Amino acid sequence: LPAKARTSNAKIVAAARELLESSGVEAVTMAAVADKVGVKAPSLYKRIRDRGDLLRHVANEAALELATTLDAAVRGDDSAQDLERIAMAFRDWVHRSPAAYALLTSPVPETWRVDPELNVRMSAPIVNAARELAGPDAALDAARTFVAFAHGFVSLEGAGTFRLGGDPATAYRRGITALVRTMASDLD
Amino acid sequence: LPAKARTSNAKIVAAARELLESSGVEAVTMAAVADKVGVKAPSLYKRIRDRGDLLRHVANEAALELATTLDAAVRGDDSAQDLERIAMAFRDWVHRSPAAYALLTSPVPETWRVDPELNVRMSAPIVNAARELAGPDAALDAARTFVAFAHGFVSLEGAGTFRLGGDPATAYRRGITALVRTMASDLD
DNA sequence: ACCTGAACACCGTTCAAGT
DNA sequence: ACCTGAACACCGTTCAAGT
Repeated sequence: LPAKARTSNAKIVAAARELLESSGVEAVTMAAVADKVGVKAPSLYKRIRDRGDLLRHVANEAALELATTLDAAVRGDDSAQDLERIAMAFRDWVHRSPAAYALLTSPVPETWRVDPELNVRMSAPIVNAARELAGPDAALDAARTFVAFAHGFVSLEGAGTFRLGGDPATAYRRGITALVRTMASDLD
Repeated sequence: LPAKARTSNAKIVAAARELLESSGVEAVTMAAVADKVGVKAPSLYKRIRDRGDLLRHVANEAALELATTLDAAVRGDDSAQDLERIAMAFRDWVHRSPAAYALLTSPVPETWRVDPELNVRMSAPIVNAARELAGPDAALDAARTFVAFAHGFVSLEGAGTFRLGGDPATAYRRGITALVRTMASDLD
């Protein structure tokens, strides 16, 4: 009568994320996830509240990964270059996990939103570098502008709205460079 | 045996858009839309292919409206000020139709995508002003940067990811001003 | 303790039958 | 010509019954 667990929270979330990235959100179905972990759909409800909760877990996992990636991009020697490195690492990560990023940034009912602490961890390296570069007073606005541009660029890129021609990679780099230059001059 | 039409394509799209804005995408249900126009769900299929097609029509309508709004914001006297006016008109429109804007910019299967011509009309006023301000060579990159920032800002704002404190309106205006200044200096 | 089949509600879509 | 009820497939979710 013991009945050992045949799956785990981690496996379920991993399965959901694979489905998300390979076939889109609408493919992360309770039945499909259950199947991937070798169980039937109703069993999932022993570990998660509902489908929204499952997607929130996936978003949280992705957010943690992204935060770690951005952190790893800073060297601490030159804040301007750190910001450019963060920007590139950011775009690379989004290219690797486009569906997860879309999920992470899609407007979602309050209950399913990603852990606020993770939002802080994601923006921390940017805010830190911005503070060094633009001073404490301008740091917040500068970081916000940086994030807005980077997010806007990659999400338009991902939505395929960017068919104006030209190379997106250099357009991105140029935009970031211009922004960083502006942030630095705010200090004067 | 004539059987006059009890509804119309325009009424159906309008009903869908109202539902979208008042209750979110998941509330624009075939049954709910049909009910709003005084008909049963199966009748909708006489006019639209499927739900995706209906949402595409809504997105097209919204895109046309947004394009018109941006057009109305340009005065033609000063390209830098025109860009700032466009930016403000853009944010105001998004605040008025947040769900339609999210729909408009959400990554969607090829078949449901908004009319490419409307994408051109939406970006035209921006590209024109950018050309005047930054010169023909830099215009495209400048417009792209402008759009990326504006889109990124309003969508982060809409997703509630911007809880860093401070006033979003002035942060937005500052960011736009800085961008426009950079665009102008590209000319040198 | 964990799992499952059966059942229910809800939604998109089709189609034969009505006028 | 346009409309509808009935039916089907699909999906999320619950729950009683199995081990």
